[in-house]
Amino acid sequence: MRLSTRAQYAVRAMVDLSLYSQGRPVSLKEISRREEIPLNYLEQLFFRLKKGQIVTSVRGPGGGYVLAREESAIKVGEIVVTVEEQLNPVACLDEGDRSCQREARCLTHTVWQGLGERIKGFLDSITLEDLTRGARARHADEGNNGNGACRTAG
Amino acid sequence: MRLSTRAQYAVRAMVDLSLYSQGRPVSLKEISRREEIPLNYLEQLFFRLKKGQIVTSVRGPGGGYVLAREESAIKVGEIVVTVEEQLNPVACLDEGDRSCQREARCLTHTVWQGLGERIKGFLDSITLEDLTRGARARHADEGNNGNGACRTAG
DNA sequence: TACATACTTGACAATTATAGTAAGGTATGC
DNA sequence: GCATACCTTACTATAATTGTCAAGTATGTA
Ligand code: FES
Ligand code: FES
Repeated sequence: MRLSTRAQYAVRAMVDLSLYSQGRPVSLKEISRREEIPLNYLEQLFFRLKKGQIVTSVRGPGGGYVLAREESAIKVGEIVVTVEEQLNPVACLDEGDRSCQREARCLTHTVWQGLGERIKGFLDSITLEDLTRGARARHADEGNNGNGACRTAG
Repeated sequence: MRLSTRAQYAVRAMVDLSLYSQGRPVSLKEISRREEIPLNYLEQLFFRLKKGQIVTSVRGPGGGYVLAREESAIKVGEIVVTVEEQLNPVACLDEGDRSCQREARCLTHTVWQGLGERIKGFLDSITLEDLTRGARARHADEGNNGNGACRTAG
């Protein structure tokens, strides 16, 4: 029952972007440095995030990425789904998968269904704003020394 | 965010055992046939389930496995944890793992922590009894034709 | 006692998914 | 026209998962 590190990286990178972008584009190089995530790997992530319309890119020198919407409109669940493709705990909940046509007789199906809903519901109840709020407050308190971000490995 | 099929098999097998055992031991061969799970694989699962004290074994001819406790005292979460070892969505929540010592500064940590609690909480809120109750009722209605069990692939 | 049943246990192969690397291309501002 | 930084595909190494094999041990029954 593990979330891929890809998804963890994506959320961390998005929080970082959200925290350090004040309207201006943030380069992946920066995020890579701060979050200690390989640049090439970040590129892959943001390729997906862009396709998922969570971020917008600005090419050329001085370019980078910007949130496609405001912080409060971007849910953690969205980010995870975008980079993971699937959030369902079991295969038979996947759309387009015909391996599970006997749901009516399956006693365990409802368990996984309920679990999937809980997971999605929880992750969708949290926005980037929720995550950056605390750091911003701290940041303001400490007089702009710019060290409130998450740089850990988890 | 996938549950291993091992865990899915384990839950299905336990539901099957719970449903067909009326105090008497149920052989893995039977379960294997009904649930279409490879016998050798079941053996591995039940090795773990026995270590986890969720089932008890009876050796020799006519032997098999019996629930170690009553249905209502066996939670789905327990079964999953027993065969999976870990239910945490991210590594930094694991005990004994020292890779995550900067939690205080990590903005995403609380998300995964909350998620883990939800998952565990939900799976622990469901017992084997909850899952077999419906099938038993149907079984009784249909006059003991013994076909109420889950035989699906999911 | 002999035998069949069925649990016990460890080792191992095949497959798949993940994490990470590499490399070359494209757009754009200065 | 050059440096920056995004864009995209391909590939590899590693790990986990799934499933198989095989050789045991215990025990009830004939
Ligand atoms: S049929 Fe979907 S879980 Fe069994
Ligand atoms: S430190 Fe645990 S999730 Fe970041």
